[in-house]
Formats: sequence, structure tokens, C-alpha cells
Amino acid sequence: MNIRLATWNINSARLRMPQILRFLQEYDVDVLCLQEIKCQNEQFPLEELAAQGYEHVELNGQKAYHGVATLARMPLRTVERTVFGGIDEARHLNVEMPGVKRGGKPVQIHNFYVPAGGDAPDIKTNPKFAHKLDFLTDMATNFSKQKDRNDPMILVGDLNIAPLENDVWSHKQMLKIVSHTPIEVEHLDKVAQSLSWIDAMRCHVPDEEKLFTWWSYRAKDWQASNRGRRLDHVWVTPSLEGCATHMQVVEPARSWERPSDHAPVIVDLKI
DNA sequence: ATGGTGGGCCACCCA
Repeated sequence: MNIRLATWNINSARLRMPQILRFLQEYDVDVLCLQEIKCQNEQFPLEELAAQGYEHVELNGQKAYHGVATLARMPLRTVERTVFGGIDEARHLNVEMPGVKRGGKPVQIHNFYVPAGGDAPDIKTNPKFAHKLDFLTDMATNFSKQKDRNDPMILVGDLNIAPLENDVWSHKQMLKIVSHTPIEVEHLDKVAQSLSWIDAMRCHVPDEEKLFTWWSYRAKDWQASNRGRRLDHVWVTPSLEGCATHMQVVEPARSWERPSDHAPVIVDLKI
């Protein structure tokens, strides 16, 4: 069974519906995980998606900020919406695909929006940075205690960390910038180690090559300056190792009218 | 060192 899965920080689902519909159609996506939907569940535009064949939508929304959604052509079932890091915000949604199994178990998809962490990389002066690290610590603990690395799971989303040197435009100039500080990378590494998660994007692009998914709105010409970061990720547990047969960052979407500042990431899975 | 651009919502918060 071949499944095309995508993740996209959409920066307002309601405002960006034309781009969402265009993306689903042009790229023939089966499952789309959205972050920063910025609306309550009741406000999410279900009808337009159903009309285009995406009849299955699971939500964890909230008013104005954050919020994640997972939508698909095939049935989905919400397993859990978990609060990490002690602050009750809509930043996680775990769904399973009852019709998509590996080793007799339905494949689960964790959709994450990790806190951005504010400006100063200092837990003493910046509560947002402390929250980000707490969130990551909680993720690692929760996975270790509650989950089994032998289960087929996919983790996608905006993790707001670019861990590798070539996940940012300038490693040296980014070392003290939130999203690329060593302490954040250490915390993210612990999350990855908790269930031996595999970085499915880097399986397709060598560590020596630049790979970005986000470009700031503040650049005059995002392509010319190309000061990007890889903030969005796709991980799989060991039982799905090698299942991601193809990966692409859909950079053209960053140039569409009224774009999100994130580009979608697509993986093709053979399950 | 600073400000640059967006979205939600109606005074600012957040990215």
C-alpha cells in the first residue's frame, strides 16, 4: 500500500484554504498534517475538504493560536491529544489509520507543533524558552514510558528546531539563535532517542547538503537571500524504516499567493 | 544594534 503523507505549518487554516486545496490537488496527497490552524474545531472548514475527497478530519484546535489538524482520504481515529510541557495548548494530535497496518497494528501519526521558544535562548529570563525545553523533555519521557518502539508510528510537524549544521543557512551565525542552539538540539536528540526515531527526511538528503522548510516573511526576496531553516520534520519508528521511498520539500508553495512561511514536506510511504 | 513581515483579533499577543 502506497500512501502520500504531507506536513505543513499553514499559519491560519481558514485564510489559507485556497492554498491547502491547491496543494492537495496538485500533489495528490492522501494524508495532510497541518500545524498552526489558528482556529477552534467548530471553525475549521470541513465542507470544502470533504468536497475534494478529504472526508476524514481529526482536530485539536484552539482560539487564535496554535492548533493542529490531520485530514485524509481514508478513515482516521484520534488516539489522543496530549498536553506536553505543563501548559494547556493545542500542540499535539495522535491519530491512527485503522485500514493501514504493519505487523497487524494500525499505523499511528503524531502531529506536533512544538513551541517556538521566543527570542532569548535563556530559561531564566525567557519563560517561552523554558516552556520549549520542558515540552521536549516531556515528549521524551512520555514516549519512553507510554509507547513501544516496535509499534509502527510516524511523527511529523513543526518541531521549531533545525538540528544539523546544514539545516540552517549559517551554522556559525545561528548558534545563539533560538531554533539552532546546542541545548535545543540536545533536547531534540533525546526525543529522537526515546523510541529510536529515524529522520526520514535526512535519509533522502545527505547531512552535507542544505535542506530548509521555512523562510522568514521578513526577507525582501526569500529565494535570493535563502536564509532558511529546516524546522519541519518527518520521523518514523524502526518498524517503518525504509518505508519512506520518496521525500520532497515543496518549495514552489512558498511562492504562491499569500503563502505560509513554511513549505510543505511530502513523503511517500510503502506500507 | 535594529527592524524588517505576517496572522488573529480589536489591545496587543505570537511567530
